[in-house]
Amino acid sequence: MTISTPAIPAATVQRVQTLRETLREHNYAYYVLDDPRIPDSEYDRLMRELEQLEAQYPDLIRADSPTQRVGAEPLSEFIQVTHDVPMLSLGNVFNDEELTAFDQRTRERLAQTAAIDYIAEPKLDGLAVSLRYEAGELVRAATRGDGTVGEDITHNVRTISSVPLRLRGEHQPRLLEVRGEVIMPKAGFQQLNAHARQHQEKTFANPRNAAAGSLRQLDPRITATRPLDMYCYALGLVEGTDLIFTTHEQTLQQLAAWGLKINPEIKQVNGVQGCLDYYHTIGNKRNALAYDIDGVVYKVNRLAWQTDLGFVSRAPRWAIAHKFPAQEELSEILAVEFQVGRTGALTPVARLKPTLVAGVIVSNATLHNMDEVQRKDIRIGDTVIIRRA
DNA sequence: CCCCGCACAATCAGGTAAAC
DNA sequence: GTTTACCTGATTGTGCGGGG
Repeated sequence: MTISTPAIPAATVQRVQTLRETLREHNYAYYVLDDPRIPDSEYDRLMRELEQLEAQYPDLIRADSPTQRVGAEPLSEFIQVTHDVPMLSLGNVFNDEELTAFDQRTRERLAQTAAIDYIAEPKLDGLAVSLRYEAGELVRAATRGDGTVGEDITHNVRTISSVPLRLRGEHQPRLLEVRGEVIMPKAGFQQLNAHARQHQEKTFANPRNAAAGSLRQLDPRITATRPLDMYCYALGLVEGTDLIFTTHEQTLQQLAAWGLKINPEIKQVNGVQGCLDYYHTIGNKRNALAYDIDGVVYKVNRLAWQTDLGFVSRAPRWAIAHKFPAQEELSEILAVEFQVGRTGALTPVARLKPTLVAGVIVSNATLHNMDEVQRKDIRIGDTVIIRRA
């Protein structure tokens, strides 16, 4: 048997390689650094040239080529993946006192009387996603799921321009698992909904749900049209590197050096006062940010201390989310109905005048948590305050 | 010995997409 | 059109352990 392979001119191989490197650099500058270096038209021209060469010589196509972000065919189903390191959630605090108590507990456990350093970052309102790089190449992306088992959404995450298909820089590990948040910027969300309205299609309720829906598409060609972005904020697993990490700050800098997008608002702060200053600074900036956030997160900077503190249930003891106050709107009780649960339990539910609160239309509220005295005061037609984070 | 805070499991709400 | 599954976040009850 003979295998005939079309001869590929050495100059073409070289040109393809150069094009890929150039496109990767411009893609990185544009989407990760938000600092475009060339006009869009020039980028498009280089991309078209690469596409033509790859069409002419399919043997040259590689999965990490800049042309290969959208796969050819939709998936038939989502595959479940087990996370090597569980993806946890975070504890919450809602005011200065609770934050002070968290800091107190933390320092007591560490036997530290002096103020400790935290890394403070905006808490992005999106979906937690885990990326897996093997030998520098993106091989898998998965949703958080229940923290242990999530869904394989590699085909969709590959379409997010700020997610590198190949790592950059030195000291690349054999295996890297990195966590971050996929979000839809506010401007992109508005455009998407404006477009949907023009075509009499249904609109999304808020950017977070739009991002979640976009990542749950079986067809990556649809996801590719959605304005998604991803910021990385933590290391899940790293193997096969000579680097030693001692602080979270250092970890983030290394992730940035590998070409992953890190949120520019992330700062190191000292003690409770530093956390509170940061909280107020970000709170004032909130509307000006390109994306929705629902608070800030503080993480103990020293990794050895993180290890000492360990975990409780599904949350680390070395990090806490500081939530922004709930937003409030007025609504009206239209009716109260009984809901029959699976076990036969009856739950009273208030039907409310649909009201937009914090990006969600609330039309039902459970009354199971009210005592008898409170229930006696409920009347159809009552005006009520809906409070939502 | 009781109270309180904390950890933890379970359930629910609201939203989305896929499968039937 | 209905059902199912999934994501995130809030809220509940329960059990445990430390401090008064």
